[in-house]
Amino acid sequence: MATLKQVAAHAEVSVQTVSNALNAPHRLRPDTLARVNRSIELLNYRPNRNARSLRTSAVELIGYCVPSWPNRTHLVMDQFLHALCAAAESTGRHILLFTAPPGVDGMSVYDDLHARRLVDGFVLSQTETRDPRHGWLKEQEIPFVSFGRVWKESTQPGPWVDVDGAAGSGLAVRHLHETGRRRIAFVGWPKTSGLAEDRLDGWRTACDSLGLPTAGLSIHCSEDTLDEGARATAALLDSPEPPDGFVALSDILALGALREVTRRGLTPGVDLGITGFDDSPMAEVVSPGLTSLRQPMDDIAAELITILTDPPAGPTERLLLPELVVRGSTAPG
Amino acid sequence: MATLKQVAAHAEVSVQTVSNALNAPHRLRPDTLARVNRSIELLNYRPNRNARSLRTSAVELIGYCVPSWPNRTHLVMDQFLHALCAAAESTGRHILLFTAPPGVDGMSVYDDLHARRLVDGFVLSQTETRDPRHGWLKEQEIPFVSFGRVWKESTQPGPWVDVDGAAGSGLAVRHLHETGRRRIAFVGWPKTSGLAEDRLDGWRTACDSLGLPTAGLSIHCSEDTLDEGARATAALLDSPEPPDGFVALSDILALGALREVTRRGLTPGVDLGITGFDDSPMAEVVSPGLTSLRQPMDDIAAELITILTDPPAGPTERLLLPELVVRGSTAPG
DNA sequence: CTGAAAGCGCTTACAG
DNA sequence: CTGAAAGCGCTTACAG
Repeated sequence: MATLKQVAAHAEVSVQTVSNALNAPHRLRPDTLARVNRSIELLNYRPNRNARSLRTSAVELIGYCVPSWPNRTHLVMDQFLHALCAAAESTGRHILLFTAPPGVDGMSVYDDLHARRLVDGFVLSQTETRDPRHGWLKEQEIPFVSFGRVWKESTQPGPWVDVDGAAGSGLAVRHLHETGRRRIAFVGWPKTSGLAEDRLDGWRTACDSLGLPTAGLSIHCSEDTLDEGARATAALLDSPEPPDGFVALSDILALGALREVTRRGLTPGVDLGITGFDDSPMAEVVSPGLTSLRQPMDDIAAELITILTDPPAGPTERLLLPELVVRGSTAPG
Repeated sequence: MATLKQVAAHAEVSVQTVSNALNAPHRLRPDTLARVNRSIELLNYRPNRNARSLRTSAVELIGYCVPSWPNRTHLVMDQFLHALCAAAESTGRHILLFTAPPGVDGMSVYDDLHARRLVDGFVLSQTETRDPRHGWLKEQEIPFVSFGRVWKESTQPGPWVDVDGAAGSGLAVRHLHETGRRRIAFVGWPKTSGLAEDRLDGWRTACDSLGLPTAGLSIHCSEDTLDEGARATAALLDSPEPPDGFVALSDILALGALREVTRRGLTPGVDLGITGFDDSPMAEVVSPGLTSLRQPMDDIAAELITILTDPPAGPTERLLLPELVVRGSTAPG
């Protein structure tokens, strides 16, 4: 393994000049630079990151806590991680994975990783109502950025990136309306979740603005399972004025709706339309395919990394729009 | 941020003694150790990992390439990552995530991460037939361990851990037999995949040893989708002697079988039994629940980390048994 | 534009 | 059992 010293000797310059060739090439005369680069190439030199980090006290590593399984909502975690990695790499950084107990109990792990200089900062996700991590990190002056808002807090500590769930519901409602649906229902979770409330509000607002009814058309599931989605759908279909469109708060609930509808001999995409949320891997693999709201993972990841590593002046809060991926559950073909 | 030097000054010993207190406490007199520890506590000292790594040239970081999405078989990736992290942490290590092009094109990324001393070694997964990475890493003498065998190779370079797919099929077949099934079919992929062949062989062997028929009872799907699983199941059910048990090569195919069976008015778990593979999150969330073969992720991760970081003498090849998680698709209730 | 020197914070033989 | 010294491989002012 070649070192800076060896490259310097080979190129007949000082180590400082080799370092400059790597980190500030404009400071070298072109011929010197070329000579140094030839030596680097020849010796297959790769700078030792630990030495660099020791000197600069930046490790170019970003900590991310892997959500503890089981946690049903993580069907898209691999997409998120891949996007996050790619975004980090585009700035020469990498993701360091770790586990920690949820809530404030896990903060010593964050503290430790930062104090030992294993990471420069953190990306938080799985943000929960009254999540204590944000305030704690802010107080310790440990750099971080959050994927997801801490709901119900008036002001959230630190920068965040999130997807606009209300706008997502709006997209779904308008798409169902454009494909001929006139009674569009919402299949959700209890209101206690900020995320659920956000998506529910979006549905109501969109229906109102299109002059569509909402009364008696929203229903709450107690669990995020196929059965609950099917049960809720059955209840809606059995009502005196059954809906012809269903905006489900999750892909799982939407799959339940799909099952119930099919069971009754109705054809999704023809007789009625169903949409889900998050465009999980299952949405593509069922038949008919499930129309769903995709989170723009690449954009989310890019924003997170930028905010963390190269914070812009001004407010660092980004609300991104989801994208409706249309499949057979709302459109025949 | 306190340093070793400051702790030494505070405890009135040399830096070497503080270092020993941390790394070889048995070398200190109990009272000295206690005094040093008190200073460490008081100053909230945390050793700088970069300095340590520079000196020892070990970073205690293990590289893992996040599979590029879309790749349908990764429904259980979050389980794997969580287990891998936890196993690494139990030895004081962490996982560094990165992306790389598949196959030999990506090897420069592996090489770079190792040469720059960002990682000590790698855990490989998503192993493919004739996977070139293993041989390449072995040749470069870069430490690694593989989750999954390189199929069809007579001898595989380097250590590996894998799950015994044939044994898994055997478990499924015997469970179906015990619950009264007498014609047990296999719903699989084309033989070209080593994994598929392994699981298919296990089914055949188990049926043979129980005196169950296999002729005309195995069928191949061209894709890993619900539709294909349903189509294959329909074909089997339409045959002159339809099966009453289905061992599906994946959870997705099994879900397709479940759909087709239900569509025909048959009750899974009562009229016939269906099993899947890998116990993906979907298996628990459908109704009836899908009986499936769980990969022992914690054991797999522990073996991988042990082999990589503390290689035992002798052969480092571990074949672990999957565990059958019984749900409603094979057992009523 | 180039180089000699100091130092980042540890650990590792080695001497006492 | 404890300590003085060297050195891991870089980068950063600073001087020339």
